[in-house]
Amino acid sequence: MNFTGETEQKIIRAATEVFLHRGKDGARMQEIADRAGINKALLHYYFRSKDRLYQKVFETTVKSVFDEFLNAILETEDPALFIKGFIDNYIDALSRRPEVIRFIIWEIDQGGEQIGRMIQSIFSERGFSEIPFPLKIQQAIGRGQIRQVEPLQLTLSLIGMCLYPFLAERILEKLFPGVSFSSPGFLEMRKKEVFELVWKGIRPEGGA
Amino acid sequence: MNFTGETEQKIIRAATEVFLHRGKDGARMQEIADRAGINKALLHYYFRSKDRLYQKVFETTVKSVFDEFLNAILETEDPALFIKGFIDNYIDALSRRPEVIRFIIWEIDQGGEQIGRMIQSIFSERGFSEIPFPLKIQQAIGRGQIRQVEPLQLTLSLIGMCLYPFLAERILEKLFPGVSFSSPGFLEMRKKEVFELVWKGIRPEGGA
DNA sequence: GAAAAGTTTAACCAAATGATTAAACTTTTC
DNA sequence: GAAAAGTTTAATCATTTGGTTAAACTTTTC
Repeated sequence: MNFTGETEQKIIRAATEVFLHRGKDGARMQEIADRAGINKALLHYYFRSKDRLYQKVFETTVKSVFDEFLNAILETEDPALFIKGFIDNYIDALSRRPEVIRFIIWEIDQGGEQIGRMIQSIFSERGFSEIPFPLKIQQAIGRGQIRQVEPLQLTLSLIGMCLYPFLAERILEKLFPGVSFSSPGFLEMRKKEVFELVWKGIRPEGGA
Repeated sequence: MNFTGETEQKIIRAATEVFLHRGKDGARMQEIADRAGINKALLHYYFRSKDRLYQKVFETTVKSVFDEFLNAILETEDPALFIKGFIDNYIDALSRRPEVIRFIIWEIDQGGEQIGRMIQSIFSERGFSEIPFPLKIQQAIGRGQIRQVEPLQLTLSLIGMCLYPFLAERILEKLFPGVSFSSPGFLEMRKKEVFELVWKGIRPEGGA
């Protein structure tokens, strides 16, 4: 027998590559088998069907990135620090695994059921009964540390700003040739500009 | 003969629905034919192959939304008005045709070549030699109307903030049950919050 | 009004593809 | 060490699917 499920790991690794490259419908079981260096029938032996294999790959990948992101979240009552940490983590997590965006997008196509459940289970595993970020914003407003914004709206804005360059990279590099949207230099500047925009945009009315 | 290419229109309409619903790989020529009420061979008679039919549908859909958006762009030297107009138009265009996001996303998966070319051709048809938005921002900075931001970064931020709720709607409505992310009320609030965040975030250092 | 051109259909094809089967090979069990 | 359990493979299957063909039907042309 294979200790540590060596074959299973080989399959998942190969399947991840192929699914990310071709999409669920575009992926071919034969290609996955070839890349894993095994017989096609073994895929079914381990995962029964293409659907189940895809589910497995999807869950594994997305969950690992989410965990990574949530583990890096800062616990602080200083909203500037908290928001800066959020931006930095989000962009870092995506730059480490930009491919997951495609999984998430495909899932949205399917209706988002599964990923919604997954996110909620990740949060509840960590003992949160509510999405933490808007709550943090609400508390900062209560303390008068930032002006009265809609917490949910601010959350959407932050995610959108962090996500978009990764999402549209392939188009952007055609529209703005010469800009390297995934280079560390660009991403550092992005972090800085997003934070400055947001922080100046939400600091209390009178304050600096 | 069919005046105004009646059959062709029926095909494009049916194909748009099916491609949007199932994706390019997931779509079946038979389903398109059924929905158009014609024989499958006619699809090939008019469009030769699935690939070409998809290209046609994609171009038609995306181009119409882009045109719509660009036609509504305001010509003004007041950056507040200009930015507000951008946000309003972007969100309105997407709320009218939220499905196009899926086409664009799929295209990104394919490498973004085609859509990059399409966007550039749309701009050059209108006599722009450069993407207009960052240029406008640069000019406003030159006039001292807004603080020194990176024009490209601000552009990305705006698009990301406007796009994200549409992109992730299906997930968000699971994470925040009770919020209706495509309702007019929500979208109006979104426009307002995005503008306020950005405007407060970029007004000149001393000014109000 | 008949030949030509254009449009539509039913039937068919070849290739691809996810899945299954039965047998061979390997490891574990007792 | 042989039976049992677990793993892997080659061969095969059934179905799906994009695409083709040849004939029928309709409109245009002259």
